[in-house]
Amino acid sequence: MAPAFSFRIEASTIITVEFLSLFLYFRSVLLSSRQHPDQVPRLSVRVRFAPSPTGYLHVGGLRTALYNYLFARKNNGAFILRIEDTDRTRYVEGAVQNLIETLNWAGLEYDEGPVKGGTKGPYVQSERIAIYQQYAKELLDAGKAYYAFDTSEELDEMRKMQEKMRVPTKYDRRALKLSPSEIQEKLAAGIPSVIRLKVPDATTVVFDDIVRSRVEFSSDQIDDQVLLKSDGYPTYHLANVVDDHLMKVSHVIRGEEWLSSTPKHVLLYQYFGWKLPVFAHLPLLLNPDKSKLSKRQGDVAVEDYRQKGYLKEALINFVAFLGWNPGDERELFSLDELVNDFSLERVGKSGAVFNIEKLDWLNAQHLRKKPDDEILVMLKEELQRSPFAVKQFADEYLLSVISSMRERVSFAKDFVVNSPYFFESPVQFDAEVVKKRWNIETPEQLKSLVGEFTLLKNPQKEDYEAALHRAAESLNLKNSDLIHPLRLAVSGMGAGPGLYDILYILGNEETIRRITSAIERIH
RNA sequence: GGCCUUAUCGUCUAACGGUUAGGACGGAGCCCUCUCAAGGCUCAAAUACGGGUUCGAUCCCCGUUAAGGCUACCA
Repeated sequence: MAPAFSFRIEASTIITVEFLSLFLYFRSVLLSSRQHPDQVPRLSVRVRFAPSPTGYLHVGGLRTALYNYLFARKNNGAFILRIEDTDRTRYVEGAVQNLIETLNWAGLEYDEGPVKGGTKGPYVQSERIAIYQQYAKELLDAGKAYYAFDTSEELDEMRKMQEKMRVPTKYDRRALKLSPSEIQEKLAAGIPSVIRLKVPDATTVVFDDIVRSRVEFSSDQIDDQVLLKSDGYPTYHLANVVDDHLMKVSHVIRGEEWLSSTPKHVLLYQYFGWKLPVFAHLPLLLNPDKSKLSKRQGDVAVEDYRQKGYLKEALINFVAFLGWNPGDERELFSLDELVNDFSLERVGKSGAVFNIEKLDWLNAQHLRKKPDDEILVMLKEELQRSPFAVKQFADEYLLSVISSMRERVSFAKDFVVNSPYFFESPVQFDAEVVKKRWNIETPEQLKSLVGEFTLLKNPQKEDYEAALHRAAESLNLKNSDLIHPLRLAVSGMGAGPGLYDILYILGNEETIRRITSAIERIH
């Protein structure tokens, strides 16, 4: 029985080993034949972040800007900022300035763009209207676009009908029936007109996307998009394609919400005879309920996070990991480290929920990594904003507060919020802690402790500790029986740095004063 | 409704046909300890479902379901 059993094991083992070696063989053949992408010479990389100035910078926008920035820096390319302000109805005064300011804060410096300039400017689309009109005209002349004179009421009605008949809502091309003379008449009469893209019938529009690989659309699904509006401004689609071409943008890295309109853009490139850029459509940032990240469900503006005291390092690190990872288990990255490790190939496909708890953790991590002098500056700013603004604290004092609280804060403001006792005598005493740590004998015990402290001259931490030990011994108490009430007396709370650290920072005089005061006030 | 996209712990994600499905945040517990943190250790927690292909599917294909995006003279 035993031999038969062992034989069976042996047989199956042999088979397994055989398949495994076969597998390994093919794998090695495959790997050796695979080309390294680095060896392929690449055209100069130029990318752009192209927000519309409708208010603040959205965190999703920050992520898009960041990926563009990282990709540019990684490949020694150019990072362009372009303002897409072709919708005059949505323009917000000061938004451009705000956008630039926020990008600067985040450390995403652009190479070409408004204010800074560049050889391919202007970088604000409203200053390029003539260019778009010229290209629209070119399409018109080539028969790739056509005039339409429909009013928005007419279009609404058309769409309503289509919905009722349950057919896809798209322009029915009624303007294509107009004769050249009719068109001339209407134009001459000054009837408002738009220029629409003439989408070919029954063809397939295909493009490759780094994130999503090949994507196909049937041209029958594509609407005859308006390219030039009746106010003479281009729509996003025209302006975007024209500018990307003129500005020699090599990679279009943008949010997934643009995926559906990409075939229109591809068509435009084809009509103009222009080389297609490489597309990379980024997964969307999501609310906790998985819908597209929106203002209704929390903060969405970068400046909101900035105001709440989030470090740019943390926000950048966090947002970088929403849709990308380095492939190993590192998680703490500086901007430079991200540049070094970033690749579009490692960008994921599925949307990512913006989860604030991890951002908080990252903030604590980045804050603790900062050198003392940087934290000192932040602490001073926090103090300016606090009720203690009127007081003056020596740098040396603040530095010792920092070293004692470093591991206990997530935000700079926590220094003030979590340990106000370093900046003023306890205003009140935590009732819970009083109940737990304070009893009828405590005042007398603390008084003898004060007796010990009074004897100290220029005490160090160890001196406080020794003094407390002596007091505890003479009172026949455990050290902790003194430590807890003392912390309460001196800080008003039950949590914080080591007691002797607190005493040392406060100084002997202040310590004694606080103990005496607490004895009178706690009952 | 139509088109497109997506689908691994609650969340961010790893594993690009062979793993006890790994890590992180958050949660629970233990250790450390004067408290609170930090740190260390441990635990719970996932391949949406159904079919194929394959010796073998988280991974490839098809379908279902679900979620999201787009469907403007907005971007």
